[in-house]
Amino acid sequence: MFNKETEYALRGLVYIKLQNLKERRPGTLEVAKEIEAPPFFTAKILQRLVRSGFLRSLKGKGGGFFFDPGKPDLPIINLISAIEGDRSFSGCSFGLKQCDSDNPCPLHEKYAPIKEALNKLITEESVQSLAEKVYKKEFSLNEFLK
Amino acid sequence: MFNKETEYALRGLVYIKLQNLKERRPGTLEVAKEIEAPPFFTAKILQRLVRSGFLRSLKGKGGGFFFDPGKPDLPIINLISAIEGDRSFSGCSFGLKQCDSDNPCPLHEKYAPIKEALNKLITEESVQSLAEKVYKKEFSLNEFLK
DNA sequence: TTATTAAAAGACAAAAAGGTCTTTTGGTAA
DNA sequence: TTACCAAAAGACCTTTTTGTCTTTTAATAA
Ligand code: FES
Ligand code: FES
Repeated sequence: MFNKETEYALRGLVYIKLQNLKERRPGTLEVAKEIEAPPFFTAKILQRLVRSGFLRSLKGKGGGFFFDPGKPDLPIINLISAIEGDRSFSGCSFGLKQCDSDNPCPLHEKYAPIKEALNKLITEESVQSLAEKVYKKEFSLNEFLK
Repeated sequence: MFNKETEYALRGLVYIKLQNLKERRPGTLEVAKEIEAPPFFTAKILQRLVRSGFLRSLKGKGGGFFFDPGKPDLPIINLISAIEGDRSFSGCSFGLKQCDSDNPCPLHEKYAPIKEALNKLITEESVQSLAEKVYKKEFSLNEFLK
């Protein structure tokens, strides 16, 4: 569905937010371990997210990653776009230059509604909303991870 | 959505089927040109499809690619599985080891129905059904291709 | 039976994705 | 003010994906 970097970023940010809710600021090693991602790669990804302004960090003792409390929620469509580019769910499944109901590919009729649902999903859900769900124990963050 | 190889295979096979309907057997160069894919890469992909048994070919003058008239339709899920492996639309969007309603990730609730729709789509549609749609001029094969 | 045609086979290579590691920088706390 | 800690930066590497090209094999037609 998503590529590895997006997947790790998503899981990592949800984990960080979850810890922030508990007044904690996890570091790279902790995040990597909890989301079962490669530690160095996780570090690199988190660094990029800080540079992109999605996340904040503190160096030194007691340091780690955290969300700016003043910022609004981060819809995952923004995250996906930043990492994978705007290819998101705008393109034609068949490879036409653009997905256009006026010049539809043979998959369009059935694919367009699905694409719309996907776009709705990633627009509506945010890192924070996902973390909330995990916090309420309704959903799992890392059980049976790949 | 799909990777390049799958995309070219899909478009290529639909084009070939379309030409077969017109009693023609296109060759690699023609297919590549019509679906706007790299010629050598297209040739390699078609060769693989022949080896996989999805397609047939004839060498020499008047040669080219064609579908075995005796064979049943080819659902595109089979094509996708053969090229990309079974990763298809079985996995968890969040990266959990498996998508399981008993241990759902925070995206599951909204993503599962979408996944189901995708699986329905690729199971129901076949190379032949897609070619039919193009044949009836209802849908476009290569207008505005990437 | 030979020339021609077109696919098959497979080596090679560029680009992108995924991942590792070392060094530097900037904080914290004793 | 020193020792330590943890993120930042960036070089480097591996694997996968995407793509190119040459040589060989097989079919057809003259
Ligand atoms: S035109 Fe192909 S999916 Fe819309
Ligand atoms: S468990 Fe994640 S999509 Fe189903």
